[in-house]
Amino acid sequence: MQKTPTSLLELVSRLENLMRAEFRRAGSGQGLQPVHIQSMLFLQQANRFSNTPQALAEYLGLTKGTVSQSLLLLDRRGLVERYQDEMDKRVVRLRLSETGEMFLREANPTGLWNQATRDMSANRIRDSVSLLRSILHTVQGQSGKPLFGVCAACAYCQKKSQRITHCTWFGERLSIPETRKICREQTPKTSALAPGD
Amino acid sequence: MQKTPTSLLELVSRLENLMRAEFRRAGSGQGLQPVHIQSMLFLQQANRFSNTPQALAEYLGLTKGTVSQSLLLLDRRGLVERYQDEMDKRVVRLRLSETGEMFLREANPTGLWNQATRDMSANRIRDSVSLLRSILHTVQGQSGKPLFGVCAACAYCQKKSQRITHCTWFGERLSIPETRKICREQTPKTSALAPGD
DNA sequence: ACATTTTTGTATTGAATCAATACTATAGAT
DNA sequence: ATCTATAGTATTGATTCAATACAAAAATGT
Repeated sequence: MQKTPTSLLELVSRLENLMRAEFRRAGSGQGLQPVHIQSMLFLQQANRFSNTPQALAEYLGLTKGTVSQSLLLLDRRGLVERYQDEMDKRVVRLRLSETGEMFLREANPTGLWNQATRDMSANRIRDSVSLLRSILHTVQGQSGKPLFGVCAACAYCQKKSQRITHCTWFGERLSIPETRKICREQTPKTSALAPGD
Repeated sequence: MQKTPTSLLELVSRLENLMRAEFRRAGSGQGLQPVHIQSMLFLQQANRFSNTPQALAEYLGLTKGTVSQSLLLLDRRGLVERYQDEMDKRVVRLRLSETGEMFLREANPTGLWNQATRDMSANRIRDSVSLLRSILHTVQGQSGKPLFGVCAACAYCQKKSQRITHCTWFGERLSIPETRKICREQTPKTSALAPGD
């Protein structure tokens, strides 16, 4: 029974192992570990509600203490900047520095993946994204973990007009580019769970 | 450009992080790390040409020395058995012990995943498997890494009759269950790369 | 047949991740 | 005001992991 779902996990797992090895290679010049590359890639994508140590820890599935150490290293190397939040002074905000951005461009840890997916049909990719997103939603829900996903696919992301979008969860306006970023509080639209995407 | 492929990587990465956390939970009772769970899951799936430390190292993307340490621990715990190959006495063969099988059944590290995929359409899963398999093939090819995949999808897997299958790479007969296992030398059939699977 | 090289795996050492625990500081609640 | 919850850091110790060196068997070459 259920041979296919297992082999899907197999593939996800194996692909991640390969990418992990690729991240190791990409970071070896700078003495960076795979987890550092993953952290930087997350910060590149995280929206302004999700660029904190806590969110990163939840995203990586690690404890906040562990992540704090990684961030210390990335900070010392000048790859990531940390600054205090104005409203809530317990909160630390994170962002990639110019150096960090440049490092990602040059080391290009996702280059191999991009190359491999370049020639795939956009439709097939969209279908797989839709399926994996559903699985992700279920797994996250069952494990009681926060969700993470792009704003554009979130139920709280309300398009008021052509150019104006609001997040009704945080009650703030979003710019167009922001709706493509990753949020820790994402709640998938019901349509995203249906076969038709 | 290419926002969708990246978000596919995003999903694969995030799913693996979640499963990694799940593996950590599953192994915590026995003091096992995620990598041990991953190793045992591989050994459960690996065919008789691929149940060696070297193959496991390639599969995990780690060095053979590192994997040797993990196997030492799994051996001491009685979860994995190591024995010498008869033909090539350099080679160590690996298999899950009864205890190992039982541990996987009880800790059930993939239970969360199976639950999440239970209600997904078989067609959508098959399509995603097909796509990820293509991506895997390309990534593996470009990084010069060995391939890994199930025999049934391998170009060297020749069905002679209803019940008789031969691997023309190793030149040996395969049993029906064996064709569902994972081989380090898998070479995808060209049809596996086409949209229709 | 014999030396050389390659392949497979192990042992050892040191660096780095990671969790656990304890701690500080701010926010929120009663 | 006090008490509790939340966000983050510091410290400690166990464990992974790579690098290097090593041993044994097989493959190769002359």
